[in-house]
Amino acid sequence: MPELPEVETMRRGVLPAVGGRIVTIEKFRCRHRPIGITPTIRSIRRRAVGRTVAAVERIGKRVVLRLDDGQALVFEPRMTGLILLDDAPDRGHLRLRVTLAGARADRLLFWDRRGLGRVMLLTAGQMAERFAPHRIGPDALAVTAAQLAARLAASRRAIKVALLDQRAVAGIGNLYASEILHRARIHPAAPCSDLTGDQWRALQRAIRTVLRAAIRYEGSTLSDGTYRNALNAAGGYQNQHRVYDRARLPCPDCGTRIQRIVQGQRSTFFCPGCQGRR
DNA sequence: CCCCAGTCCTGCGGGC
DNA sequence: TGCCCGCAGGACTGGG
Repeated sequence: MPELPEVETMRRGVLPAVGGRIVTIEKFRCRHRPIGITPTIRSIRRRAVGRTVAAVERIGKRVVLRLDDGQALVFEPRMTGLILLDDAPDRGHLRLRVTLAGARADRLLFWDRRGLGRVMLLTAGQMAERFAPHRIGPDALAVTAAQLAARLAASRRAIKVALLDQRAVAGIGNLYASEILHRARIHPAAPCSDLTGDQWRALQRAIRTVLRAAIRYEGSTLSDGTYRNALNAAGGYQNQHRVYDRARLPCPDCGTRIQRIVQGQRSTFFCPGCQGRR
């Protein structure tokens, strides 16, 4: 479930190995039957080998290696993808190995148990199209209350569902949406069109506070243990969760039992005590 | 445009 | 005890 904090942790893990020095892509290797690697590995080699990494960025829930010619190598972990510098948890789910020359770590691995993740080499034009403003909203760490309201206040969708819409705001997924709404004291089923100016401001502050704290803890590693940082270490924010996956447990703030509901085929957790409808 | 359901994919945990 | 079903949800697509 990598969301913004986990993906930002991956980016920061890759940065010291790659950033600030001239790193040249030397080799790509992937499994015999590549899953989620586009275009073909052969075409990626032809276009990217010998290029230099100009920047390591994050776009929503993706890590992007910008190359010196405007191309970009985009890592999209989705559910179980990891970007690692040393060793992968196992060889069977290793999807791609990028060999680097001049880097502190000489290789960058993409590992993905379920294979829903993607690695893409995109041209500058493809990047501009895929990440055009109408397809991906402002980054969750930078979004303002006014931007949230402008993009969502006309919608009658439930606020929890809207927070997952990457066109509205980029980086929030199912886990942090519940945590954010709890901190903002907003009911997850409240229609966007019902939120007041104060609530949009509270929501913006909660987004920033929760995501920054989660980054500080290097993300959430759930009980399945999948998520790891670039050095294969678990995150620590799972111990700070106040509502996510805590159905029937007492709310840490008011003691009311946390409730689980389903919205848009996804679990939502909230505290009926703290998060009244208005 | 808005919104929902289905798809991809694997590991696991609950239930019988 | 062992097996099987269904759930986990990020990004995208197609249909109403």
